[in-house]
Amino acid sequence: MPKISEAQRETRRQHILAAAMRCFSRDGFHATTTADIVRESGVSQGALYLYFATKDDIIVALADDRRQGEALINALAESEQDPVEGLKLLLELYGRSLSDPARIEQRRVGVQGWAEALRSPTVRESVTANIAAVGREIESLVRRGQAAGQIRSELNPEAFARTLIAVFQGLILQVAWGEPIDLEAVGGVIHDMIRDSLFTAHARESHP
Amino acid sequence: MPKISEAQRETRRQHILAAAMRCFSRDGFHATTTADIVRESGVSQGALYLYFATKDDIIVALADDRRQGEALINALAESEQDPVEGLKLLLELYGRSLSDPARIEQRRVGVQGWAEALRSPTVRESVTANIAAVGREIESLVRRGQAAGQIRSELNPEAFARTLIAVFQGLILQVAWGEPIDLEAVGGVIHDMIRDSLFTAHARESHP
Amino acid sequence: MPKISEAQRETRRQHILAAAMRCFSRDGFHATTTADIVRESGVSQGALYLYFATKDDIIVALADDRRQGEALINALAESEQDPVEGLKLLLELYGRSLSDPARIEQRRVGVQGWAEALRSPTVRESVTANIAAVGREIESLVRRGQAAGQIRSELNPEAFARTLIAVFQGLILQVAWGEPIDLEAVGGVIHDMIRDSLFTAHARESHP
Amino acid sequence: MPKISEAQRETRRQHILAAAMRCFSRDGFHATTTADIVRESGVSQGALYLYFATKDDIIVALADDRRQGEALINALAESEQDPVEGLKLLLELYGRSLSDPARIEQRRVGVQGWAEALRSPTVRESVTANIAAVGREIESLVRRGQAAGQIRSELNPEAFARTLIAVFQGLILQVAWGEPIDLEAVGGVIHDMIRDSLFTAHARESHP
DNA sequence: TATGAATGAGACTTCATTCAT
DNA sequence: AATGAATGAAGTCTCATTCAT
Repeated sequence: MPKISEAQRETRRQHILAAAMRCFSRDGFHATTTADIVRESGVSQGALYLYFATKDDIIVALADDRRQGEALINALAESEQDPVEGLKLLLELYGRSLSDPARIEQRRVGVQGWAEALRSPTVRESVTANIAAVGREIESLVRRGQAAGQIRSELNPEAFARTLIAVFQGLILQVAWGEPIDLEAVGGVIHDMIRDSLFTAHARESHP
Repeated sequence: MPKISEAQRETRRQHILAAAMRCFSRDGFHATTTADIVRESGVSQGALYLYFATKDDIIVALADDRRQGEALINALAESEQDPVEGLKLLLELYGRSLSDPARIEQRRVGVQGWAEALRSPTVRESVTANIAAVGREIESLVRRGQAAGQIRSELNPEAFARTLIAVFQGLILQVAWGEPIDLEAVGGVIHDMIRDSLFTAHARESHP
Repeated sequence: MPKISEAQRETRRQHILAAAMRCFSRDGFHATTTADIVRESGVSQGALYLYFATKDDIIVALADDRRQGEALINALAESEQDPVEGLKLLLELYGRSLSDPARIEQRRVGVQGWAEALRSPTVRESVTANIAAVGREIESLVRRGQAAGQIRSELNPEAFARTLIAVFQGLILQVAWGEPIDLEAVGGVIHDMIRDSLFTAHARESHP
Repeated sequence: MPKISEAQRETRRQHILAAAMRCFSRDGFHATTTADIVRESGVSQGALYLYFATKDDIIVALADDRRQGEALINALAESEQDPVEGLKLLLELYGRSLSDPARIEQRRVGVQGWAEALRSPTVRESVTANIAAVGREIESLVRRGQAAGQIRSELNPEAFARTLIAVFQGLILQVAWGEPIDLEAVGGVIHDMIRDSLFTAHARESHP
């Protein structure tokens, strides 16, 4: 029988996760020790293991939380009636989050999760599931646009989605590194690229 | 004099680096132990430290070696007389390297280097110097194209370069994860996007 | 709360120190490994580092503990009303400790600390602070004796203190080596030397 | 058949010993690596082992060299016809060497040898043989003085010798530490002490 | 439930010594 | 004789996890 309420338990869990996020953002997953998290969160060494079975569990939990956060964005996009407007909104929201100072830690930890996903199947699943969801979202919007005749039919929705996601992944990386990016200008370039790609009908050249 | 020749020394160094690369690719930097590298390379524990002062040094050396590799590609692109052809070649070479099975390890280790660059100034410098070089290359080609009237003058060369790099970074990531990507189709999308972005003159909408 | 009590902690710390002392006495600081101390004390490898941050810390702690021990003797001497009696007591107590079989380890480790003090500023401070305290004690007694007219005024208190300390240092060394010393006889010589030095008024020859 | 002359060999050996001395003086025996000695002496790693079978051998060789140095002093003292003058000369020579800046290294290494002598029988033999020789020298002078009626017969020659040696050992230690000693004043105190001890006839009190 | 002291495997690195050249 | 690259055992310290209280 649990001696603390489910709500209390969840609050404390989130508290630990937030502390872990700060640590991971600062030092990376591997250079962060459980002692660091304990110090940062104020819980006891033992308590940590009442909420997470292992250190890796914390990593996975953070990846899962991120998924929930982005699911929100997707939901927003989906809610739009007009698929082209939906895509625009998606772009705008992601673009905004790129420059959001409140998400510095999230971006840094995200990049670390990418590396971690190469090794840990659990992390990989969590991370790629997230991205796959965004991808499906974009594909779906493109398909709806194509069905409505708004988007040119030659466009490969899946490839388009992957490309769009790739751009944002690259930008997240560069922003996380603190590179001096003119996000406004980059946003313009992307905007143009996408609009042309979506709407301009032109003879495709063969490409290698 | 029994002193080893410079060539022999370099050969052995590369041998160790190759072994380290295999280990890092498989397990990541932190989960790879010096014992792993010793086992994989066949040298002795002590010999490792005749060639690298520290485990981190090996990481940096790998990043530096990668830089040299990519410098080669850039040189190729620069050699083209026509800047637009140069850009195309650059795209093609990078695109090809994306699907090159011989570079699986390089991509995986590259992603890990991205995460590492968030923490280690040394690694960061090595990694971003590499990318900055590619960026300058692209910018230069764009500027030459603009000067020659081949590329529309409204395009922000720097933002364009960043965006292009971002796409490739994202794709490297996805490929490294083993995502099922239709690189052919993605290449087509990118090709179109870029061509339009470079050449299509159109009224820019304001964007947020 | 399962936190260990301060007393328990101190007990355990002393237990480790005692074990370390036995090891250091036997093998010296550098030839003693942390594994040796672990074996001798029975605590775990990790526990060692719950009580001491580093192996060097153990050395310093031992030096500090010794200081406290000798401070006791000094206090005793100081408590004497008659400074000459105080000096006698000091001599007697130190002399007795020289032949105390229970202090074999202390003497051996002490000598090793002397060597260590040449290199480590921390150890040097700890060791010389100890000796400086004894020196001040002796000087003070001499000065009080001179003020009271008991000790001849030509005697340089500081030089006398240094000399007296030097004798004991040399004897500690010889005893530590297990040299066959007739401490009784040596005590007699010192006793005579000191008494004469303190009381005999005679024309000082010039000396080189 | 040796390919270098015996003289060359000895020269090189001494060269290595001098380098080792500088290293040991600076860092102590254990913190000095053979690589340090190689660097300081300029010989090759392998060459070191052509002259000394092991690192400990170098330590012992240094201790032995010291013995020869001090044997010189003793010979000097022995040469004196008058034993009292001999003792005075001995004191003077030792006192002078105490403040000789050229012997800083010797003193520091000497102290380290004391500690080493606690562990290594070989080093102990070398070090104590040296001191025993000095002791015998002093005893012999005292005995000759007693036989000639110059020195009071109650004096225990052996205990006197040990005490005198102890004083110098302690002073060597203090000087090696860089303590601010007024050697002139200390010399005065010792001079007085010894003279009184040697010549003053007085009723011995019982001492504890 | 909660604590935090304890554990011990294992990581990185050093270094005295050897040996092929 | 001489070189210096190579060896590998061993050292110090860390840290994820457990467990008595």
